[in-house]
Amino acid sequence: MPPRIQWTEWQLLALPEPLAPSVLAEVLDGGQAFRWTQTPGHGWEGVWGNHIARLRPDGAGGVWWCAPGPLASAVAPALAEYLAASVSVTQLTDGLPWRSDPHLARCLAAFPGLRLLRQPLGETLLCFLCSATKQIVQIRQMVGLLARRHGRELAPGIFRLPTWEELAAVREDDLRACRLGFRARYVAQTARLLAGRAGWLEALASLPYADAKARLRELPGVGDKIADCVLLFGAGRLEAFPVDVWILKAMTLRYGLDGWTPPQVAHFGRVHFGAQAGLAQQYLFAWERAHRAD
DNA sequence: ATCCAGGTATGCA
DNA sequence: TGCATACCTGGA
Repeated sequence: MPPRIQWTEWQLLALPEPLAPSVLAEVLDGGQAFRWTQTPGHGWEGVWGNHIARLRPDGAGGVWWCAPGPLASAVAPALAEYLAASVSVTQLTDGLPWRSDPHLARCLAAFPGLRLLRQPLGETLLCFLCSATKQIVQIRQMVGLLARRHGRELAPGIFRLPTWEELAAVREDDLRACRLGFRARYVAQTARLLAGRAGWLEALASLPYADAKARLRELPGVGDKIADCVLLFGAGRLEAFPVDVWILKAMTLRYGLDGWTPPQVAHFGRVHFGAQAGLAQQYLFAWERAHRAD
């Protein structure tokens, strides 16, 4: 048994709008991030960068947080940044075409307050390289192993993900041992490539969307979809519109785009939804996931 | 058992 | 360009 962690007192998180427990669950465990686990009695426990926090919804729209004592002073601002707490998602969604798009309006109403995370760029790339044809549960398993075996222990029993520099020193076989399968080669090659390009990844965050995406696609294992996910969840580029099987299904089913290819759907999405297309995508995605039976 | 899951790279017409 | 196929792994 690892020594007990001393957690700080629960504190109310300052968010622009209320967040129901189910919507918080969708934010933390709906496919944006893969390092949050539901802990009985304590809400959610998660790790990002060098930070650890617990989050607990109170059922009245409030979200409370706490952190391991020694980390708490750093977690406070980091958590606000991670959750984009200064951003009013109501204000953002108002810029979406819900007035003329009944399905979008329905999605917005179904997940009030659903927001996009601002995750560290490097680990977003790592997580989504692992995501190819995997379900969320499996992705969580893979990155959990990566953290435990190749990351660093931030608090007793809690590990952060390895940095790309650390990953460059890991053999492909050891990545495969973390259940990465064919993704292991992509991670290994990307690590090697990034090792020779200091600051390259961070620099692309400030490039125009199309340039940043083109850069990301130079990395082995990064195609259209993963590049868009990295830009959307790891670089705050809301114009990115990742098209996966769920969105493809949504656009076919709800927008009548039968037979459209993913690039065509992506273009449609960016034109139809505009500058906040990526936010719309998250609502559509949540809707389809909630209705996967039909 | 067989199939498929939040894709991408590669090989052929 | 356009389309099929391989690639790891584990859960349904």
